[in-house]
Amino acid sequence: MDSTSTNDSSSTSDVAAAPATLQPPPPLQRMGSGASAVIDPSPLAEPDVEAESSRKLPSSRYKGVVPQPNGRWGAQIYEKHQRVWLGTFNLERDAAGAYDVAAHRFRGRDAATNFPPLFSAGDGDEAATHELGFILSRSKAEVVDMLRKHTYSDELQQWLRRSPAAAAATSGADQKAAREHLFDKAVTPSDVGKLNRLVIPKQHAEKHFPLAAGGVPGELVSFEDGGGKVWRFRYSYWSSSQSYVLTKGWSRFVKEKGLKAGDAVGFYRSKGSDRQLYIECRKGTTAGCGGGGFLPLAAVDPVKVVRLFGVDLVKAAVEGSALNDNGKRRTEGTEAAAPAAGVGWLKKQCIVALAG
DNA sequence: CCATGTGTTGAA
DNA sequence: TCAACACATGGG
Repeated sequence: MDSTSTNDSSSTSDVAAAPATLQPPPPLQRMGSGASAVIDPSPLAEPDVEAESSRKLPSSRYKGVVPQPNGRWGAQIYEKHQRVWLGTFNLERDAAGAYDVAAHRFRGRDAATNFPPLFSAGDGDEAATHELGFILSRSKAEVVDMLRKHTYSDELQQWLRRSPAAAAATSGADQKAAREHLFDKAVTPSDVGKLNRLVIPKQHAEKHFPLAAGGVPGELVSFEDGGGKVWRFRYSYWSSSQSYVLTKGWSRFVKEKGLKAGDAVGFYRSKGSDRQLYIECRKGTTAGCGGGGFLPLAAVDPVKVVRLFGVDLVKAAVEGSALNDNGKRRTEGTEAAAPAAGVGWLKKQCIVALAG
């Protein structure tokens, strides 16, 4: 695949974007702009210093995207004075999309991105908010790994399939009525220590978590976190200390969430008939919880269309699943002419380069 | 050999 | 923070 020859086949994962209707892609500039530019000289005009294999690499118009010597594109994001490499991509916009994903994971929903408003896609596009939920449900390292391996869109789809509730949970502030807040507790050093237990203030325990009347030794209680993950804790009463505690399973939660003394855990319960319990943690001031911050929960609703920065992933997945076994992975935005734009742009660049 | 991704620097 | 640029280097 010498630089340009890569027509269709390749197609790495894409995080493409082609919000043809909504957000017009960043304006191209290159030679089109000024028009006044003397470009397009006759054949014998001065030779364009940048032949195809020239030195000067074309800089990307996308944030976080850098050209690679081989004509491909790299994506990177900076954090704490250090670069985090997000991988290389055939298509410039794939790299741009990768950056966007990382930006959301590293800097939150308000991060400046290349393509979409993603989150704010209120009504029509809940898929975008679902995607944000997915991103936040993974650690930075996991997100980076998925991007580098070009498995992001696959993982996203899988996640959306098994966690529709979680996905819906990220819908936004419109349905917080779906659950009621029970109480919060600032965890103590011992709550996050090696004791593997969380003491639940008696007052709240007796009000919201009455132990089974029968006096079952220790019942297992399920809680769902902001990422849609279900946690089962053993809930019991320790007569020795006359306290209610969550034991088995608790240390795992502490570890995964990176919970530290002083952080708070909040408990909620669905207002619906399911009375599902929820748990989420909140950091004092530092980064968010390992499993994503707190997310308002909403009613479960089926995921019909899954779009990733403008590309219909579900459809793409179905159409591309056939060739998902060999080396190549991911699919291209088959259907619409979404990819056309990007590819066309790429070709144009090559043509321009060769023309000189 | 070559694509990748790091070292590094200057600009913003 | 960010990207341009050089190039070490490790996988094939």
